[in-house]
Amino acid sequence: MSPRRSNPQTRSALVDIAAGLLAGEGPQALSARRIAAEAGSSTMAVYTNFGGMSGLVREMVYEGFARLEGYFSHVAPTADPVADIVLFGRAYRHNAVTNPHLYAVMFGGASLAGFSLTAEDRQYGRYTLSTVVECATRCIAAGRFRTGDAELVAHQLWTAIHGLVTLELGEYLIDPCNADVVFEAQLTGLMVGVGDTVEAATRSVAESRRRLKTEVEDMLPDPVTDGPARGV
Amino acid sequence: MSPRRSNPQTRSALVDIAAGLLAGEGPQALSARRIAAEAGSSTMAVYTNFGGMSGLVREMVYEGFARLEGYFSHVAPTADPVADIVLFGRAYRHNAVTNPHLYAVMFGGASLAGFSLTAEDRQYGRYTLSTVVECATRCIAAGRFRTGDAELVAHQLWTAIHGLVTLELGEYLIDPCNADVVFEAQLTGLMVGVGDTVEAATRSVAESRRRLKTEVEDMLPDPVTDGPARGV
DNA sequence: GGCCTGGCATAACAGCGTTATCTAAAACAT
DNA sequence: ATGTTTTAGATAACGCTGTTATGCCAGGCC
Repeated sequence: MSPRRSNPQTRSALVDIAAGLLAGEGPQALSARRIAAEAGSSTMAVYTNFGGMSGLVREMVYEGFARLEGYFSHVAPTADPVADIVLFGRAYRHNAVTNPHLYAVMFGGASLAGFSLTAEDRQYGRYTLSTVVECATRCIAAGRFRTGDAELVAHQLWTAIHGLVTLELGEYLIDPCNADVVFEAQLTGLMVGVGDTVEAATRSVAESRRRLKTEVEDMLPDPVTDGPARGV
Repeated sequence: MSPRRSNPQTRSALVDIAAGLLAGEGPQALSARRIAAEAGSSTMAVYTNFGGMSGLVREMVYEGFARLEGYFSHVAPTADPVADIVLFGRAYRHNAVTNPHLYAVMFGGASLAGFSLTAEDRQYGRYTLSTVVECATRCIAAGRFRTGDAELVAHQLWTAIHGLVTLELGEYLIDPCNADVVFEAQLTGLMVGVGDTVEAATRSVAESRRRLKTEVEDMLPDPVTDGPARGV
């Protein structure tokens, strides 16, 4: 005796509208009433489909992680693993700058309508790092890194770039030490810090800058989520 | 023809109560009604004294910057400028971990009741860095750093440690790469990244760890703001 | 001592997330 | 095809939020 099923289009539409609102007008535009109004439904739709605003926000966070992973998946392994790992860093920043509000929610920046990340959410986020860890392993195997702990190296990169991106989005980085300047210096510094030579690191950082546009920036921002009829 | 003056004790009491609420119960406990109730006044007190919740939050942010500067002022210059600058990093993290919610507001992490930092607020925050820039200059003069741009070095340190602290407060850093592990590795890595040798950096990082407790942690958390009668 | 200004209490307003209630539509059983 | 069952989703209310209009009255000046 199966009951009435919820309209799957409603669910997708709600997420899309919410994501659009977050990206377009920021966190304060994200209200159940506003979303429902734009979807032409009532606020109850948010509760039947997601159990509340937190559930809807969580759905967006997961899509944000998927998007980041999408960017990461386009970083092709090459003979220069250091250029590869720096490109991961560039991809990370590109994702954050492209979806600033979503990024803030994903990594604890914005506290949205009482939403807070669960341990599972964080695990999902941390899992995205595994691609970087693998790349760090290749850097170590290639003798470019002094450190033997690939996971630790990945975490050093992650935390450092996350900090830069956070302050960049918070408009804390202005001339002469603007985000671009600090970012480039930091990338080289991080590579040298974990064992690469200044010359080799500089070359790899420059090489990764060349690869950024073709391998990451030109990628479709959303790798087509699996639902049908994503339009309103 | 001067009118009635506002009670200066009310103003201090409101800030103190708000700060206590933020530190003790987090951002969601910060409501005008709650603060007014605990102060034994009405919500209007918030408006006459601060023009709204944003003004009160801004007041707390400024006190947060003052507190950070207080910690920084206790880092004594020594013959090992690299140990000094690393100690600034430790002091920064100590301040953030001691006042996690306030820290989140200060650097754009939490969007509190529609509060957002102004350019002036950020300038205030950035100004705190000047002590670190000065220390970086000494490191360069001592021949420990390759880079010639002290301000850039300070920004690299700042962004990197800010990122670590943010993810630490967001509970993103768990074993085996917990916050302590990543922090120590990052400190050394950062020094090496800007030009120090691995051996010298390791020594200075260890030395700064020794100095942390006496020079920073034992400091009074609040250098007694100038208002009278801070108790409730 | 009276005046006048503005701090603060009261109460209302518009918004929020959430929940109780109810109708009606969808899916299965017959 | 009809009946039964179950829940999606509309409506409206509840308690909360920041904010504001109103009014009282305590205080500093003439």
